[in-house]
Amino acid sequence: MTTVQRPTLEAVAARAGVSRATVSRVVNGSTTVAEPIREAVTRAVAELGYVPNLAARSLVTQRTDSIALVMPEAATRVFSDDQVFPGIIRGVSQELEAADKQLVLMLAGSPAGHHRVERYTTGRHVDGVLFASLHGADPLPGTLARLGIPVVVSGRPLGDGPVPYVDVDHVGGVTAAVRHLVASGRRRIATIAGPQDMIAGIERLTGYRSAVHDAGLPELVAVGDFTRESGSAAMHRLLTEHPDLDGVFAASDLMAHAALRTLREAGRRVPEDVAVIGFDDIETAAYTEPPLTTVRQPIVELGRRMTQQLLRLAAGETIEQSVMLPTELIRRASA
Amino acid sequence: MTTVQRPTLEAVAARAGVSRATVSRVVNGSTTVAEPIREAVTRAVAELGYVPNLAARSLVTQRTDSIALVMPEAATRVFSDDQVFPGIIRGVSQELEAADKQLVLMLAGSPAGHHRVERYTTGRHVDGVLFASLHGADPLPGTLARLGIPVVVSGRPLGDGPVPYVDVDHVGGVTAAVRHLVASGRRRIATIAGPQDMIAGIERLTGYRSAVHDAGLPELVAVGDFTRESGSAAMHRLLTEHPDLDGVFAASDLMAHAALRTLREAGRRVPEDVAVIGFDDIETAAYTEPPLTTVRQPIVELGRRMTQQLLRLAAGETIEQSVMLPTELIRRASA
DNA sequence: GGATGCCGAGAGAGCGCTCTCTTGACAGGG
DNA sequence: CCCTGTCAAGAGAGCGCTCTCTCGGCATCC
Repeated sequence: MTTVQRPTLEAVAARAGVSRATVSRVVNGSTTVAEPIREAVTRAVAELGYVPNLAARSLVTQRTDSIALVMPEAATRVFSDDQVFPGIIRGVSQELEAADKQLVLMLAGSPAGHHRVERYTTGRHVDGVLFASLHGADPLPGTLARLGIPVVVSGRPLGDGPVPYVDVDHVGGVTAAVRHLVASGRRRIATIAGPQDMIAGIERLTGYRSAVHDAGLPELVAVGDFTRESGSAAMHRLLTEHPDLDGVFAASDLMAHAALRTLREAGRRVPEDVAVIGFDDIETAAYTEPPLTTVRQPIVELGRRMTQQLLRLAAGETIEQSVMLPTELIRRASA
Repeated sequence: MTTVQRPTLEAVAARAGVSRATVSRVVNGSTTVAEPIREAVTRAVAELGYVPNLAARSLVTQRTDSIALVMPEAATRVFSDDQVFPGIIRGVSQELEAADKQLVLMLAGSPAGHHRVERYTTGRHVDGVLFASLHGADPLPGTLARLGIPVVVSGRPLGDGPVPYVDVDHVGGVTAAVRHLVASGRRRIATIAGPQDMIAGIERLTGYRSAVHDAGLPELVAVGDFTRESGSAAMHRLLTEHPDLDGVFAASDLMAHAALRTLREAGRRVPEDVAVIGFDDIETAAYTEPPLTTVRQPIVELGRRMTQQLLRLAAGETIEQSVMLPTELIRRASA
């Protein structure tokens, strides 16, 4: 491998006829450099193709200019076609690009993976850590916060400490969905809930419960895990237990999609016999049969806001403990 | 921010009563350390919660133990629900985890983003660079290769230099698809092609052309860009220009999905009137109406193999210039 | 018994950068 | 005319680590 020798500050300094310190000043945009000297340095930098060595810089500044985005690698979620994680990645990436920082992506699936994440983040190899959709009560965000390492999580954390978070208005979205069903005359409204170890699953079920309660309707609940498979199974169960149901709110579009098929296979027409509403508004939702009415959540915006909060934290500013993003009911043909 | 003082090698050495060098040896797994000393050091490391400072290590080793994964941020691709990019990320991540290296994700959408990637990668801030699905003839991979920086791209590069790549057998997959259509008696087989500035789009069209040619059938072509929207438009065009078509091969499942709907809206039954085959085998393919027959490509494996190749390259080994992964026809109801 | 070899552990240089401190040049005031 | 203040640029000390080189101790061999 032809590893070309990279020019150092020293080399640039020699070429420009100044000291290392001056080159550093120019490179880092200090204002106390006379114009002719700045120009000479700039020219030398360009001629030599100088690029600062980030390791050396980090060593002295104690900053790394990179942040970690930690995602649970539950294959079914991250890599099924629900677009939550790609959306978050995009939002995060956009904000980081604007701040000229790097994104270190860590998938923490296995216990070993989680340990790796813990080691890496507590080792201060990044300037801050973003967590996407925690399962259960992960103590790591709290630990990091206590160590003084900037952390922001998506979704109100189930764990102990006060960790700043950004979340979408699950309850508001679900309420709008259930009200829409009620308004169209549905009286036996079931829900296919999400996993109850994730805040999104919990809140969407809570929202459903209070909404049907407010309407004086019964609770018909089957729990899934956001995936299509679990959605099919849950829909089957609901049909068996409550054959007279006339409305379904599914806590994810994937589950709603599966429910659509299960209903069709069971001979129910959507929306005539049973109205269906999902949650997420993934791209597929507009292409299901019939097109899916669903609650849209601003996923890219979620990633952006998380990142903004983190960067503020890393800059030493104090930030609000929580940020809530609005959701919106998108009406299509299924309800 | 309470920035706790991290223990250094020096501190561990003092506590264990040995020299810095010995601690370094233990931490890096050298064998030339006597057992009692090794134990003492290990204990001191644990007690102090010592974690090596990677910046300092990088500074002297000239390695960063991280690699960059560059993706074009064409929103429609990366973040629609085709699962190509998430799949690649997962494969890459798995291999890197095994090698204990970090993943730096860079989305290179805008020209500014591309410049940032160029600067970052040529600046040797990572030990190697992976490119996912290049558009057009990007000169960057070739440049990096020439600089002696390990590079592996997905899909045969359209550009100049000889850059190692990993790709799937597009032509084989398409050939199987077309043959399947022919075998079921279809004689007017159209294709909705992918973008012709991407190797996947080009090869799938080439495969279609030679396959229909071999069967003595005419070419009926409309070009899309892999998205559902383009798929609808292309299907409309095909129906207008060739109302007698009885088979469609779409170069992506997303386009096939849209074609399914367009055909239905046009009153054509699938597969009775028109058989449809897609490419990718995304999760949604099993849930379309009717379920989509498609060509599966091993996306996670693609990510893994790219990474394996890159790590070999970075380790100074010589690797084969190209690796080809098999595709497989998945028969469902649409053809 | 003394010279030789080997192996384990310490000393110390330096990776490339930032940043404080010092120096030097010049202007202005007493 | 000298002293002080101001500001730009240089000198130099590390940041925390790895790695070569050296040294010391012990076993081996003649």
